Amino acid sequence: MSKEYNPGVIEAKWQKAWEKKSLFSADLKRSKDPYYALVMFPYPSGAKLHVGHWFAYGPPDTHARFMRMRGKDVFEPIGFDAFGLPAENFAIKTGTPPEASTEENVQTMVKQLKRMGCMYDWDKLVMTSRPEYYRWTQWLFLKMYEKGLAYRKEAPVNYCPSCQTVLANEQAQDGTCERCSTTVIQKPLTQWFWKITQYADALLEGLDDLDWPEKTKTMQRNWIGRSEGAEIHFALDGHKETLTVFTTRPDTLFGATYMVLAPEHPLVEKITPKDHWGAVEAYREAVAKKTELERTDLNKTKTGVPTGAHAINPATKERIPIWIADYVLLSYGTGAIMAVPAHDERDFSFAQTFQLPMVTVVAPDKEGEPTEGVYAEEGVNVHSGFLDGLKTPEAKKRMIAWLEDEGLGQAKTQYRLRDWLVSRQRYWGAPIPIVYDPQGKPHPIPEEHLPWMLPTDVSFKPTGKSPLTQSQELLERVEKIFGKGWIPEYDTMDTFVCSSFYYLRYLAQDDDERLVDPTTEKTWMPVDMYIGGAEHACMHLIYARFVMRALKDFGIVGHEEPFDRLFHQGTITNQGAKMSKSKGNVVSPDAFVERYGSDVFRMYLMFMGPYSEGGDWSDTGIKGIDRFVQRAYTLLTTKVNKKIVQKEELTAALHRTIKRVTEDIGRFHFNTAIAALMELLNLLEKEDGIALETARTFALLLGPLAPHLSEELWSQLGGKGFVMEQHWPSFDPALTTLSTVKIAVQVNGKVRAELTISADSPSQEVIAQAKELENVAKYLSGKEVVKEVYVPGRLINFVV
RNA sequence: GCCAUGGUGGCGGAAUUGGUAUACGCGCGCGACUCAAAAUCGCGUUCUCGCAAGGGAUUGUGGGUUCAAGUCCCACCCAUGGCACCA
Repeated sequence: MSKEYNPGVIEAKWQKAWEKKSLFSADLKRSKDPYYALVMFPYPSGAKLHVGHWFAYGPPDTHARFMRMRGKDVFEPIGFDAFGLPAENFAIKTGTPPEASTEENVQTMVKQLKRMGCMYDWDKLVMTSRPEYYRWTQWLFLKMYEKGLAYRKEAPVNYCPSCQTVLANEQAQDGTCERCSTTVIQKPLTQWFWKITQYADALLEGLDDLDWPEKTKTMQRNWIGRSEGAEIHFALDGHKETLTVFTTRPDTLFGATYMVLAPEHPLVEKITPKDHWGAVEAYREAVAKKTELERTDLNKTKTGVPTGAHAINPATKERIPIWIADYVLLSYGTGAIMAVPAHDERDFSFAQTFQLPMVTVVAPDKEGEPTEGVYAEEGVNVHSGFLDGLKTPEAKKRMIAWLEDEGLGQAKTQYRLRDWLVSRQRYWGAPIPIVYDPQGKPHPIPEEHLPWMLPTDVSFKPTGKSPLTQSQELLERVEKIFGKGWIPEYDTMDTFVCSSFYYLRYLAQDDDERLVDPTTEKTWMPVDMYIGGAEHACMHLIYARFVMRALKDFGIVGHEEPFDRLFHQGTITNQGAKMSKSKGNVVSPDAFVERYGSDVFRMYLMFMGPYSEGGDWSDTGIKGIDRFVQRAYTLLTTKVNKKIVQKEELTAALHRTIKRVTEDIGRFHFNTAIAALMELLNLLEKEDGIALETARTFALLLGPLAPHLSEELWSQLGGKGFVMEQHWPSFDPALTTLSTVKIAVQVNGKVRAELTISADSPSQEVIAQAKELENVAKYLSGKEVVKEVYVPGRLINFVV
């Protein structure tokens, strides 16, 4: 007779009990052994919690519970990254204010998240769209401004002339507006930037000490893109201005046969003679319609037009033509290049297209190897005057020295990283706390006026300007405080700003005085374990690191890096395809959770594969976990026998299981941790009865993986207190090894027999025994054994 | 085009990092229980030849190193993710 485990009733019962005891509420002021377990907080979308949410939040909770049972004071907060585009688009479509829809979505998601039964500390919840949060987003802006890290400059935005609205890259794919398919244009606007580039080197060097996936660190290194080279000034033929370029290959200067400016380069207007202006202007207009992604498509045919102007190559003194082409971007380097077609792929294909001259100045380092086409590697200089015969690194040094002597250039380190554009021409974000005096000069809004409230008297219909320009209230507020003729900044902030410091606000969620209390910050930061998707490897994770470093320099926090350890979960797919609304293959967890419970659903997601890989969803696979839960419940509630003396091999199996589960949860291999428990269960089921201690240990091992089931079993087995208050079971390493082992006997690498021996048998004896095995002797007879390989506990290999 | 990661049974996946490939689960087959079905339980299940004992093949493909390769090296094919023509 099996008693049935009813998750619907039992999970609700324990969730209530945990809440009543405030079991998961961390005392941030007092902690001996703090452990900050952080997950990337969700965006409160209108759709319900999907499988991806469960996968993002369930397994991290398992890890956090594991750490708690291992004695850590675990703080596991949750919140909402609540500003952003979807709520605003919803408002444009329906007229429902983003605030209302967002609050409603949060209510729903909180309810659903609670159903998961995670150890969230609900008292510390933050939501970035609430004034008590965004006053700190604004405070951060003021700090950046005060310290000279915020400035304004012109930058292009995607603009749809038909919808009269600024578009995100996502809304402007293929260069057309997602709503009306009109060609998107690049429109210049004066916007606010934060000087993240000032921290480029610090952000680069800081990576070395982080316990992050190597691939993420590599991505960040490439994103920052430090490269060393030189700036070279080219004289212009017939103009007094000079044209400065950056190059990583100053050694190839003798091979520079033309130059290319970004079409938007300010010098273009000055140097282009009248007879070329028509073509140049037409080309510029065409380029304005292209997104950066289109411009940077390597496969497309190179385009460009000559400006008609010329520069002088400072090494050869030759007159070389200046072109404009969209493969050169204004935002990188100086927005201009010297083209060395013989030694650069892109210059080569451009020169081929437009029949421009090529001069080989670097030869391969090996003799007799002919150079065909483009040679972009290092080598030895030829046709290069004073550089002839020098190897590339030496040639670089000599060229830089020469340029410096002649006043023609200097060594320069260039970064690919750009300053952070924080302005957004949107409604649903934190207003930038800046006002402009009647002369148009910006002034910071004094801190006493924070939170600088987002006005509500705007309609969401696009007008071609930032939505806040419609607000009468905002303008009146500014005039009342600052005087007639003053106007507010109408842009709001990038939501990445909100999420760049939320881990600090969890620690100070109700503090209106300070961003964070320095003592609490010192205790809890950096975050011990940060879990989230790999898609944030570059943007969010670099912004957060930058903000933390800046705050350290401002004296606000005591640490330089926010996240000590980072882990990326994989993706759950459906029949191999990423789940998405457009494909219509999104699996809703609700029906499964209702039927099987949170524990089974979470465990199934963990069982599908290694957490870092994700896995493919299957409707039927979940049954296996459900059976496991039912069987475990039945076994532990009906077959415990206090009088039983446990067999030695069962004790050994138990200790091996503890070892495996401990190691596997520690390295996020939840799938094999669960498999280990299944194996143990299979063993225990063969017994007539099981010892109470074994049953209790089993129940505790389930604690992180199936918290509700574990709690129910623990209490039925007479355990005191909650599972999360117990010590994680320990194992005796001596007991995890068996006294007798089965080894394989191979002849010439092929397994011919098995041999069961005592683990400490001397090798001579084992080999002798092995030779006598019938199926081994058969293969050895008449042959000479050349070699005997014995790997204790594993195998014997006879080579004949 | 570049970078990163990965290809193991019918399916999801495991394999202590060079040591018995296919753990665990799904599915499937046979059996028990049942009037019957579901659920549950037991046995089997990489492919192939064989009644069996046993043999042969097998970790995307082709080579190589080694007593021994899913694991290391070389070349190629395929899939997924990321991308910023970075001078």
